[in-house]
Amino acid sequence: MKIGYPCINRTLDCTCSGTFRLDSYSDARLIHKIEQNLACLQRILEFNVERGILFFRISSDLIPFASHDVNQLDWKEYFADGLVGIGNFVKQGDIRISMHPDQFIVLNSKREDVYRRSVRELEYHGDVLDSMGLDGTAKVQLHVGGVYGEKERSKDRFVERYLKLEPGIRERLVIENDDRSYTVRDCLDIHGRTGVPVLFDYFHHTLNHGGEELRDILEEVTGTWKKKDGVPMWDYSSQMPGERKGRHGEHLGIHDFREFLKKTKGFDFDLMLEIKDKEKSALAALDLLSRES
DNA sequence: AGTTGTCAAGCTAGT
DNA sequence: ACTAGCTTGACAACT
Repeated sequence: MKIGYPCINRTLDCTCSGTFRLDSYSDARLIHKIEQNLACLQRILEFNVERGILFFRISSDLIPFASHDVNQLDWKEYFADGLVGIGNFVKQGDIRISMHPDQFIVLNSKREDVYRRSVRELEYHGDVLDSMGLDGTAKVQLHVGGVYGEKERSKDRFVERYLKLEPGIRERLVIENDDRSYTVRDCLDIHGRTGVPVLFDYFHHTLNHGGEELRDILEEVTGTWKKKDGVPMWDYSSQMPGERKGRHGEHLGIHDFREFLKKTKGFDFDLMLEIKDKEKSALAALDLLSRES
């Protein structure tokens, strides 16, 4: 099992998701920002490897305005060496990588313009991982999207559009259950019609599920990942105590985490900790695992 | 140096 | 009707 955290390292004094305002766009500014982001990504990965953190989610802002019309720079070509360099470091260090397009990417949107932009943005995510030379185990995780008051039709629209994606991105895409709309069961249904692997989000599942037995549904989820997809990825987060339901916690709750490990014993997965304090929780989780095994 | 309004983009549910 | 929340606040103009 690999443990990871998303996008940001709070210990280091750099970010790999730096961006700027559209109003102040220039190619020079873009190039400068990408240089900073790539340099920081390298530092974060080194920090992680030194401490045994072998799973990391790369921010969608690595290349600012990547799929926006304003950006006409051939960044894949311009930064080819830097991207390959990071990819080599990832492979050497046996690091697992994921990306998670943000909430504006809605493949099943009823709006054609949103659908079109979403495809472009998905292709961008695939391009980053391709440019690093990573294999199909590096995944792009996405929620199913909007419901629009008619879930079955909205699922159908997801399936149709998924099947029309370029093979390159289709091989990286995985779908994730969310906290209010699409359950793991919905995702498994879509898997049955497309073959897309299902990324299990434990926290979302506790908030939004159909009452099925956890271990039964985990067996099904595990079966959606083929050898070429790698070990199943799962997301885990803690509830912010006292805050509204679904709000993410500041720290890893050790008691709850131990319970989670007990309930899921025997399953093989790589775990992304979606917790505000990032690498600190990842280190706490690794520490717990090493002491209990 | 610190504060604050705003940022490319969608959708849902709670108030 | 408005807004918080989402995988991650942070940029940039102001005082």
